[in-house]
Amino acid sequence: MTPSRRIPNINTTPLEIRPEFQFAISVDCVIFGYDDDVLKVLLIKCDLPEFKGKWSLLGDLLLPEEDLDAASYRVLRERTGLENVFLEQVHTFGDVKRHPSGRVVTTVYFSLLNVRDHQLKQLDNELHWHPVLEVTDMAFDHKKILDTCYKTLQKKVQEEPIIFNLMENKFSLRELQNIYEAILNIRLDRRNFRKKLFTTSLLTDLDEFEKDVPHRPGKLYSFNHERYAKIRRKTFVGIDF
Amino acid sequence: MTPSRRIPNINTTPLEIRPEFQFAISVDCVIFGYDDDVLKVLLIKCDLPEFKGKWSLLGDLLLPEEDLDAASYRVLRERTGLENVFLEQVHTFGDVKRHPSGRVVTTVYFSLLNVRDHQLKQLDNELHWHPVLEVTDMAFDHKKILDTCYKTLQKKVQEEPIIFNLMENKFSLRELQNIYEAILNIRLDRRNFRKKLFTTSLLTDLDEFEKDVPHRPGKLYSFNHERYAKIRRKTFVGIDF
DNA sequence: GCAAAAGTGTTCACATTACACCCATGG
DNA sequence: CCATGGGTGTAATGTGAACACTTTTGC
Repeated sequence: MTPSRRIPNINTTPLEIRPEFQFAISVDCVIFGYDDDVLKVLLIKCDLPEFKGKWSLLGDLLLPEEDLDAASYRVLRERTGLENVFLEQVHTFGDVKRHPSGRVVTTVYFSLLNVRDHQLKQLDNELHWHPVLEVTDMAFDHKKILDTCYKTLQKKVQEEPIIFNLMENKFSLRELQNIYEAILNIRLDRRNFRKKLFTTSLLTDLDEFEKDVPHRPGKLYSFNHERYAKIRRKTFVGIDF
Repeated sequence: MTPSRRIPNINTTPLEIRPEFQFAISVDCVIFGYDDDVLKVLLIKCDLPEFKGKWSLLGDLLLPEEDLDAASYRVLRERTGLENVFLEQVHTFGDVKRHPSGRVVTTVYFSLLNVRDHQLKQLDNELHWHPVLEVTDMAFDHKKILDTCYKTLQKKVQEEPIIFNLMENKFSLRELQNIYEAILNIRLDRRNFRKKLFTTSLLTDLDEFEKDVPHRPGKLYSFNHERYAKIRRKTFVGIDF
């Protein structure tokens, strides 16, 4: 019921920003990987007395002269040693009491990486890959954050070819299908899956085959990024709810 | 290349949050309305010397004891007098230099409301509805923010029945189609549109008709929220990119 | 009776689903 | 030769797109 006349405002009026209106900001990274036929998430042990022994996401405080996106890349780099990895903002969590040390608003990013690339750098005992479906309680509001990011991932793998970030450059269709099934937590028909993927014309047939498998080796493919850049839909139209 | 061993961290170690690691946080609301056959956005004149006379979003600083979502509801309430309006977080913008008064990280929400409900409260001369497609330059990074929210809106109206937030309770199919066309900025086939909407079985036929139109009056419908709550898809599956 | 929009069905192309058998390899 | 997954095609069904004429009202 406040009348809207002339409310002083950060967007309309030069305003001195006083200390009591300042907050800590963190970024948290939900880092997904695929290993052992299971979708996993990279977590770290929490030492805060309130959450002793629980697992938490990888995050850090935003630095004074650092863009928000840059902070998330920094966390990812510091923890995995990897650069040029898929990383995208998901949501910001800003409840007053979400962090016991004080008010911390956190912007959450999710990342997809190939576990094989990362293994070399995984020196820290406190860092572990956890099957996403088996993670139960976590420190802070991190379970809620993980759930949000998992849903975002499930939605997004169906809309954009981001799943290839989880895989080796060369893969068989079975591997690709396995990852979809692990992420979506459903079973897909093998023939229809292959047909569908081929009609995208985004797979390059490498004329190579799997090795050392105890059955008929599957053909290997790679994802054709150049072609996707060309043919990707600009705007999709179709009301559907 | 930083090794990942034992980096002190907001999530793992109790950490005193020092003032130099604190920032102003704002919320900005991108408030969409539909009027005069055009999708509009509610903007306010900016008085900062750097952006004299430019238009900006409605926003304010986060308060110390206020949840982030609550802040966005407060801004919406203060500016429109409306409660219980569709409001959803979109993205957080945190570049170092995005605000000339200092470091301000902003979390952006988008809102859909019925312009008719709002008109009674619109007392402030500095507040105006602008056709979304005609907004060019804005203060701060607000044009980028508006573009992001507009794209989110375009995507989301196709996935969820949020468009009804922009409309009167009773509407004709022509009005509904007009709003879709205005938002998506395309033309839709009238027969196919009607067919599609009827097959959702989410429209209640009110057995009433438009009045005072200079042509054959159309039937009026309302959106069946209860039914949608029941039949809404939990998980959609269909790889498509 | 004219202007303006409401209301209505069919056809075609394409996408999705369900479903079963033979093949190539390692052991 | 056996176990394991690789590779393949078709029929039925459902969905999206294109398209034109009659009806009802206000003026």
